[in-house]
This record gives sequence, C-alpha cells and structure tokens, in this order.
Amino acid sequence: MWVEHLSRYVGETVTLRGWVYHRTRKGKLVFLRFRDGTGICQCVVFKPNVSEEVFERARSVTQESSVVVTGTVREESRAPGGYEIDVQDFEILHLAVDYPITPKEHGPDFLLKHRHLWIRSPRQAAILRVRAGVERAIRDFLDGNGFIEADAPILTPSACEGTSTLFELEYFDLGNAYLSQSGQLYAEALAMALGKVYTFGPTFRAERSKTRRHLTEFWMVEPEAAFFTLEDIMDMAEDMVEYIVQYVLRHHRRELEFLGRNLEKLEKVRRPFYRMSYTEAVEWLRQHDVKLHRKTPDGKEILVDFPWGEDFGAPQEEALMEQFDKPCIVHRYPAEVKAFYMKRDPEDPRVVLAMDMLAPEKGGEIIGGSQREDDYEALKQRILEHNLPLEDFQWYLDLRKYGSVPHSGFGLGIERTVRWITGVEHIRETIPFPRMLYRIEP
RNA sequence: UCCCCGGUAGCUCAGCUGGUUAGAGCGGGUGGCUGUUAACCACUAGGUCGGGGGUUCGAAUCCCUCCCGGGGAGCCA
Repeated sequence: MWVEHLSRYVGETVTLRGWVYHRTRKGKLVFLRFRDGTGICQCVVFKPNVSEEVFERARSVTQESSVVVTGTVREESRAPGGYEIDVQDFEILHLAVDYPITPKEHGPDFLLKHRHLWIRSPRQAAILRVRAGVERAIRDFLDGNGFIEADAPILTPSACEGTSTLFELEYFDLGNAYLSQSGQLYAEALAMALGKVYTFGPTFRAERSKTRRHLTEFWMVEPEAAFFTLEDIMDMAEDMVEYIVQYVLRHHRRELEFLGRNLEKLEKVRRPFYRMSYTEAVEWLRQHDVKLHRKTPDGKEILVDFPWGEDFGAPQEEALMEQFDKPCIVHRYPAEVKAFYMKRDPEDPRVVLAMDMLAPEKGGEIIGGSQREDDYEALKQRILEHNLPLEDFQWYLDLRKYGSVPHSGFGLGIERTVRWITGVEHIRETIPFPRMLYRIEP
C-alpha cells in the first residue's frame, strides 16, 4: 500500500509504511505529514479515538522516524493533497534523533554535506523523478528508432579530446589509465559493427570549473550512426530533444508543477528548432554589439568586436539565446576550436561539420556533435597536428582502413538537460550524488 | 589558475566606523490548545564569533596569513 494509490481506498482502512516528514501538535490533535517515497499524505491522530499509548507515540515521534500507520482514508479539503488518514494505530519502527534538515532554509554547503538525507525532501525527490523520466525518454526514443545500446569502457588508455582534463589512475603493471571523458571513439567502432548505436553512462572531466553548469562526473548519452551526415544528426538531435521534453511533460507534469516550472514554455519545444551557422552567429553578435573580453599582453582588459575564429563562451551563448523560445543549433564551427576527429566542411575548409544545441531560458549547451573524419590520411594528419600519440589511436585509425563510411554522432548531457527542463538553477541538484571541484562526499 | 563574495548557537542570519555579561528567528526540551499547512503562546537549554599570528589598555569588529565554502571567467555536456 503506497501513498500514490490512496485515492482508490477512500472509506477503507489501510496500513502505510514510511517516514514522518513533519509534525504539528495541537492539544488533543496531532498532524503528521507522512511520506513513503511515492507521495506525502497527512495523518490525523485525535486523542479520544486512540489508546493512551498510541497518542503518546504520535505526540512524541520525531522528524524522519520510520513508522507504520493504520487508519481510515477520507477525502478532506483541508489536507494537503486532498486526502488524509484518520489514524487508529501508530507504531514507531525506528525513532530518529536530531534529524539535521528542518523544513526551514539551509545553505548549499550544509545541504550538500547532508546530500544522503537531502534527497528525502520533496523538491529533490521531484527532480530525481524527472531525471529518471529524461533517461527513460532517451532510451525509449533511441530503442524505438533502431539504435542499439552498446556500452563503452570507463577505464581507457588515452585521451579523447586532449589530455588536460583527464582523471589519471594506475592500472596494474600497464602504466596509467584514465577515466573516460566520452564514449565516442568506442561508439564509432560499435557503429561500424551494429549500424546505429548509443552509449549511455558516466563520464569524467578533471576541469577546474566552478559554475552551476559543471560537474566532474556527469552522465552522457552518445548516439552514433553509420552513413549519417551532419544534416541527419542535426535532424535527429531535434527529434530526440522534442521527444524528451514532451515525454516529461506527459509523464511528470506533477513534478514540474511542484518545481514551479513554466509549462507553457516547454510546450513550445516542438520542431523545427532554430538553426544558424557559426558564421551567422558571429555576425549576429557583432550586429548586437556583444563584445568579447580580451587581455592585452600587458594584462589590461579590453572589449573587442567578436572575432571570427574564437569559440563562444557562456556570455555569448546566453546573449544569442535570449531571442529564442526553443533550442537553437549552431553548426559549422572553426576547425581550430574543435576536436581532431571532426570532418572538414568540403565547401569551406576553415570550418568543421560540427554542431552544438543550445537550450533557451539560460539552459546553455546541452548537445555537442559532429560528422566524423572518415578519411584515413586526413585523420592521421589531425592526430599529429593535435600532438596526440599516434600509437594510441591506431585502432581508431583502423576504422578508416577497413570499410570506412561517413558517420556522425552527438553527446547529450543528462544533467544539463534535466537542469533546463526542471528549471533548477544549479546542476548539483540534478544528479543524486554530485561530484564537483571541491566536493566528493558523501 | 584568475577575479568577486562569505565563514558568529544544530540551521538561517543580525551585530563589524574597536568599549561592560554576544542577539533574533527556526530547530531541541517542558507546559498549553480539536484543524495545523514552515501553526501559535509561555518558559528553557545551547557559543573557543573558521584556525594561527599581529596592532591595542581593550578585538566578533582593524591588519597579515592559512583553511573552508559560494558565485563567475577560462574549458566544456
């Protein structure tokens, strides 16, 4: 018997097992806010209706004690949720002593130190339910479109996107290994075996970033498909994000409402999304006088017109997105600012066939993807240009040696997507146990 | 790595232009109340004012330094 099914049992006597979320005492009445993970319901203990011992137990029970409640379900407009339990019997399984998180305000440091308890609060539980919904929607969409889930390794021998952001560890007698920062290279090999694949798992970046958009451990889904071009992968990314948002609206409306999310804005997330090339985006930034902070060699800060060739930072992306009410894909970035494996645009060798999807409402970058370089010599050249150890990439070059085909893929960050859809400000609330620059516990 | 902000009761904060025994609300405890929604009322316990050093007759308050946290930049999903 769970709280979520309570409305089916009006007039009946039920037994609920769970925790005391809140208690109010009022003379001969005790109100208990009871939660069991599926929902919250109010239990009323009225002294004349129960034994002396039961009333005393209810009166003295503490927040987050585990309890068994037996009583009659009734509709009651004064109760939060519309239903309440008229208690006949009340048993304490375990009395919680000095539960630290009260219904009042707390600071982020305190809450994060108690993350193992913080997740019991209704707001955190709602966010984690939406997260589960986002993950379910992703698998639903990809499985339904013929993509095979194929997991990439987490322990890897080399870098994927450069060596500055890797967590390093010792791997027996074989030297250093690293925690994966992307499953993409393996996804490419899997796509050559299975056609359309996706990897889904945790990834790790040893970036020293301290913002509300960064975690050192985050989850990413990375679809990769043989014979897909940049255009194909952009269409698919739009399809998938539309599906995720509409799925969550359908299945987690209650949680989104509880979180205070503006649902009308999410309803608008329908294809087609906006699209512009990097070059068009630069023109827009210049026309709208969005400048770039630059440091001169003598350390002075100056403002300059946004130069073609520079990568966008968060301030530029935010300025660009203010005009849009749904996501926008920016494509064809300068080759210099992007990863070595991205294919050059045959129509403009200065740019690569890459794309980022930016979410509106300060959602930021949620997707990064590209068409991959499929020519053996060109790829080898890029690896050398980026000063990467060729021997580590021999297997990856093999993919261009034995039946190379055009292929594309992208990575979608789960936490950033959950952050955007729920509207929570900080990414630390979108994963059960966040890993950040200065925080690894609990 | 760099820039900005902060650290006072279990929690959230006030006090900080130096001056007696350091305050409030919440939470805890005790008592009161049959409808509370973060209840209310009364009483009560609770503090090396982040650590170290310095200035001073006197430091929570000023200075130095270290530690911890928050926000942002860069980098990225």
